[in-house]
Amino acid sequence: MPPGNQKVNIDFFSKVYEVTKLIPYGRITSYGAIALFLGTGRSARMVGWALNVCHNNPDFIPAHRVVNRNGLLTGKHHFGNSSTMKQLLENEGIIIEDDRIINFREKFWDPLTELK
DNA sequence: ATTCTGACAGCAA
DNA sequence: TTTGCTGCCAGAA
Repeated sequence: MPPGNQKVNIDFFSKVYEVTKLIPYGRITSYGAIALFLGTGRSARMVGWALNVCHNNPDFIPAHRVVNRNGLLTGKHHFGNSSTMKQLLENEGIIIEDDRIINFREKFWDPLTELK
């Protein structure tokens, strides 16, 4: 196959959902990590966009386990209540202070490493 | 077809 | 260290 880029955008959203659903309980990952795993690399924004419309997917998407690389809960506003995401994460053992995950590195789950 | 936007990430000041 | 600008890809208007 040529080094050129194939059309991976067809199931891009599905892939995002798939990977997101594979995130273990009590673990978290970042948009960039998922984007990197999908091969798009620098299209981390698309991961967020995909999760933004994750309501189209009938399955439950643990989008609360996906944060930005700073461990900041940037998408908390999309969970109805701003405290929903924080509560969900805290319920899974994630320590959050000022919308930021304290034990981010400890609970980080990299699909590239874990899923390979 | 063109333009704008977005739940990001990287790099420069 | 924090702040701000730029690049990135896909979808909506």
